[in-house]
Formats: sequence, structure tokens, C-alpha cells
Amino acid sequence: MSKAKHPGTGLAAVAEAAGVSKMTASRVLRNASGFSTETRDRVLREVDRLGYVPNRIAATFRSDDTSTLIGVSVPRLTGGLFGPVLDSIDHTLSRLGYQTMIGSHEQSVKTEEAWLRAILAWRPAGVILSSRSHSEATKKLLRKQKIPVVEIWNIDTLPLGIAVGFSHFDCGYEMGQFVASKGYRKIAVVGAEAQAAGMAMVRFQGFEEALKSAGLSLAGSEILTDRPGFYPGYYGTETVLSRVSDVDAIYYQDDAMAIGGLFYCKSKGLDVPGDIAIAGWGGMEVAAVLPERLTTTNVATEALGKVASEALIARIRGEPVRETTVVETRLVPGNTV
Amino acid sequence: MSKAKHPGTGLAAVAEAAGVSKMTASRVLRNASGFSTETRDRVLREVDRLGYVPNRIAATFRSDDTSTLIGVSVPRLTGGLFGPVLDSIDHTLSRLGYQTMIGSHEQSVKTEEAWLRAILAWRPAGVILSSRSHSEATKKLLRKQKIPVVEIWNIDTLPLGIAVGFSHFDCGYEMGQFVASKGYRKIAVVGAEAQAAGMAMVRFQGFEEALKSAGLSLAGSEILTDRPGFYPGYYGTETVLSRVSDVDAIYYQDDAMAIGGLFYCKSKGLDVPGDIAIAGWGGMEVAAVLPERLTTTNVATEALGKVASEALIARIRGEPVRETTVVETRLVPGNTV
DNA sequence: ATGAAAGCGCTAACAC
DNA sequence: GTGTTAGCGCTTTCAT
Repeated sequence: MSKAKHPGTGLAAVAEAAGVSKMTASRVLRNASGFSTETRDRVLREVDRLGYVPNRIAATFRSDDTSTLIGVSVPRLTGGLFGPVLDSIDHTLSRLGYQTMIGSHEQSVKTEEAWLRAILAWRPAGVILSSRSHSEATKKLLRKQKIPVVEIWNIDTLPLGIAVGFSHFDCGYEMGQFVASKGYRKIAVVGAEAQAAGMAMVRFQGFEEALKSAGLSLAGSEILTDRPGFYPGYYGTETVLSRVSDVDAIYYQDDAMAIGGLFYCKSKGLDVPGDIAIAGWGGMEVAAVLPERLTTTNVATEALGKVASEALIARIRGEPVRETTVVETRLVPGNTV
Repeated sequence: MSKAKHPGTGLAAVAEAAGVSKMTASRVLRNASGFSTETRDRVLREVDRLGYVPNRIAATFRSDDTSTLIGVSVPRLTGGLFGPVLDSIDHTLSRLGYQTMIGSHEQSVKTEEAWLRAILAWRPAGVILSSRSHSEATKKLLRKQKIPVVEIWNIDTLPLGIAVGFSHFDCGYEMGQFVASKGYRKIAVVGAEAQAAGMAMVRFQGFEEALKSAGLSLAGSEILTDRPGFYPGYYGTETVLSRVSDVDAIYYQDDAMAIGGLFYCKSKGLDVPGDIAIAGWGGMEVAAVLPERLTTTNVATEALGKVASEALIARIRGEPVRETTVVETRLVPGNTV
């Protein structure tokens, strides 16, 4: 490779063309102080004329507290509530001048660890994580690198740094109380977990706890080895109804599954909520396609992403940040319970 | 800042601990040749013991053809077909050892340009773009940086580099032929564009062209200033039916809008497809919630992301790559047309 | 307000 | 199989 990889391409070329030193050009570009208005104009004109693209690799290398890279890890990008959250994170971070490096860990702490290693090699300014738990190696890496961490999605577990989320247990508990209060007595849950247990299991625990408080117990539980979605909801409902007789209410892992269950019930001629009640979770956009209003719990996904991003940047900038922020979830009674 | 930013943290520390030179340690870590088995073991033991995290910033800086950063720009992360595509891209790239830096441009060439500037400063190994058009500055930047580019989503426009996608015009044309062949005569289109025109308008053009070939013309067209989704579909249908009498078929921008339209028609007591036919586009997962099988065009989103990623990496590695790859779209007749 | 020199952590090139 | 040297493009530090 030649000595100068991109001849006439760097800051030196701009500086020379503008008749100043690299240092002065650098100051202008970083909007630091220490240059006259005419110097600035001259430099910026050359930047434009030469099509200079700053090299953040070199800049970050020189002083690694200027990184504007943020690693964001989510279970997956599509199919759940993480899409809107990620969208919100990306918008907020990009507005604040940061770049997002995503990774999807598919509920595997090992995948998350591998991703984190790759990301840390880029010396990010901070990371946003969203798995329920982390490997020991992951925690050690984060501690060692002293990197700001925001954990999103749940606040039930002990946070590594800042936590922005809500209690999945409480979501389940609240729905359990609600369903029990409506007089249902033979109540089941239907979910789907492709890999390790996610937060849905915590919601189910909260749900069951509420039933117990109401003197009831869970009449059935069907957790498929699959990703949550319409079809697992459909078939999970079929299974649980064939195994347990007279089930009069089902709480689903999320709205997509609840919709699948709703269609199964209707296809069997069951009246909802007359014969059987259906409750979902998440307030997913897909529920809007129903003529029924699905009873569910709305999650403020956009606020979650925004608050998490802003908290991380504040921490990076050394501003005071609340350790834990709870974002809103709200049980929305529809006409399916 | 102190001289050594992270004392005992770099390659030098590992090398010293292992009793070799930095160079040898570097060779071991990059799995290059030129070290004995026992040297390797000794180095790796120290890497592990010291919790060494390689610094890709420095490595990429030294020789910027080793970058493993890929910039990926999409209109948005959620709400359309780009979620699955992005998911597929991220999986494929991460499997190949690359990191994804996303950006969403919201159909604005200016936003895309700003994102590109920020991303190019990181000297990515390549970029994947997905807007319909680009600003002149964007094209100039890409040319100047000589960076491998893959454009996804459409192949109707002249590509900057490699193109992986399909013809939206043909999608529309095919559906136009299909609807006309079923005997419908008063046919409208309903869409939604929040910002600049996206590819949906091209599908509508193809659709209209097919109608003309069948001796028909478009009876109505309603393009809302909104993002496509259930509600715009619902209200767009209401509007077009109130403006134009006896419409007997509607082609929608996507499945989400078609579902909204379907619910509007059913709420008004219209028989589908007896009184009015409904055709969507995209083969979106949300259509699975319907008892009807929506007539639509399936898009191979996963293949699209995979092929695009692999083509980009092949180009980066200097392997031969086809300039244009067409991924499958397939008209799937349901029972709504 | 401006510039000169040093050096961030790593790896290409070359020597041994 | 291993080590030495030089330098990537910036920014920090210190001088003027």
C-alpha cells in the first residue's frame, strides 16, 4: 500500500489549501475556540471544495472519550415490541449526534456476550442492553471497561447501571386482578418461548400471584417452543382447551398470540367474552386490525426508547441521571374480557 | 489526560506478560501465521487473564481496509416490510463478522445524506441503501469515497452499485392484470405517503398501466398524507367510496392498509369480493390475523436481506458479484379478489 | 489566534 | 518463528 492511502484527502490537505496549520483546521471543524471568522470561512470553503470527510476513527483513536458510537442490543428487531423501541432509540440518539450499532441476541446470553465483545472493540461511548440476564463474562467486561450501561425493558432484576423499563410482574398481577374481578374462574395462560425464558414468564408469575390472592389457581398453562405470534396463539389455545375443560379466560404472552387465540375461539363458535375471555399484552399495533377492542396492557415503547437514550447520553456527559426510570404501562379494558 | 489512558490494558501489556513482542501477540490475535503453538497458548492465556479487549479503532486506523463496519439505511425500522429485511441483514452481516450501523431516513434524501456523512466518518467497509433516490451530494460522496454500495428494495431506477430487489412496477402491473382478468371494472387505488413518494407510487403506475392495457382506466385514487397502516386504509377507503360511486375493486399500498379497507367494507355490510374486491401488497405477517386470505404479493424479505448482505461482502472482498439480483415476488391469490 | 511536536494502539514491511 | 521500526490522521499540550 502506498504511503498516503488517500492522497489529498485528509485534514492536512484542507489545512494546506486554506493556508493554515492542521491544528487550526481541526479547531474550526470541531467548532472549538481559537480562530478568526475569516480563518473559519477559508477552512470551511476548502472543506466543501475538497469534499473532506472527517475521519472519526483517527479522532476517536487519539482521544477515546470522543466516541459517538452506542451499542444497542435487543432480542430481535421485528415481531414484537422492540421494533418501535429501537426506532425510538435510533431517532433519539441520531438527534443527539450519536450512531447506533445494533445487535440481536435472540434471548441467548452467549450471543449477547459475543456481540458485546465485538462492540467493545469499537470503544463505544455506551451501551443499551435489553436481555433479562447476562453472562458473568458480560458483566465482567462491562465493569472492566467502565462503560455506561442502560438496561431497558424490565426493572424486576438488579440493574448493572441505569434501568429504564417497567415491572412485568406488576403487568401480570394487574391483569390477573382484573380478570378475576370480572368473575372468571378457570383461567389459563398461553405463551411461546423459542429460547431462554423472557419477561413473559415474569408476567405470568405476576398473573398467577394475583389469581392466588383472589383465591384462584391457574387452570392451565401452555408454553410453546416457538416465537410468539399469531399461529402459536391459535394452536396454543387449541391445545390448552383440549387439555383443560371449561376454561373461561386466557391470558396471552402478547397481543399477537391473543389475536390468534381469539380467532381460534371464534372459529369454534365460542363467544368472546361470553364463553371465554381473551387478554393480551403490549398494546401492539396489529391489534388495531380487530373489530373487537382487545383487552390488553399498553406499553409506552416510544417513551421507553427516548428516555433510555437520553439517560445514557446524560450519563456519558457526566450529568446527573436517575438510576431507575419507570415508563408507563396501562391496562386498557376492551371488550374481550 | 494521563499518558497511558488505560494502563496495562493494551496489546503491549499482553505481549509483555506473555514474554513476546507486540507483533507476535498481534499475529496470534489475528490468527495470522508466524508463531509457534506454545507461543499462541501463552499469548491467549494472558489475553484471557488480563481480559484484553482488542481495539478495532486502532486496528482500522492503521490500515483502513480492515473495517468491519457496514452502514445500513432504511426508511424506517418498523411498520412496513423493512423490519424483516433489516433483521435478515443484521443476522447475515454479524454471521460474516461485520457490525451494522443503522440509520432511518424517513424517505428524505436530506436525512439520508446527513446520515451518510456521519457514517462515512467511520470509514465503513460498505453501505446498504434503500431509498428510492439520493441527493447529488450523496452520490458524489459515495463516488469520492469509492465505497462499495448495495441498493436494495427496487431495481426500477439506475443503481449506484449493486442492486438487489425487484420491480415495483411489475408488482403493480401483475396485480392490475389479475384484477382486470377477474372482471372488475371500476377500480381504485388507496395509499399513504407521509413524505416524498416511495416505491408504492411506482406499483400504482404499473397497476394503472395494466388497467389501460385491459382497456380500463383508474376510477379513483386516494393518497393520504400519512404513514401506511390500518387506519389510513380504513379512512382512505371511506373517502374513495364516497367520492366515486360503484367502485368494485381497490388496490392498496400494502397489506396493512388493505386490512383497514377490508374492515371498512365489512362494517358497511359490503361483501368481499362480491361487492368489492380488495388487493394488498407485501405479504405482511399482520395479514395472518384475518379469517380471509388476502390477495396480495409476497415479497421474499429474508432472502432480500441475505442476498444484499452477501453481495456487499463479496464486493468488499473483491470477489465477483452480479450487478443486479432480482428477488422473488409472487402474486398470491386469496379470497378477497 | 495560531502552530509545532508528540503520540494514541495497532499492524505492514522488513530484518533477522 | 520472532522482533524492530515507522507511521496511519487526528488531537492534546505547550509554545508563541
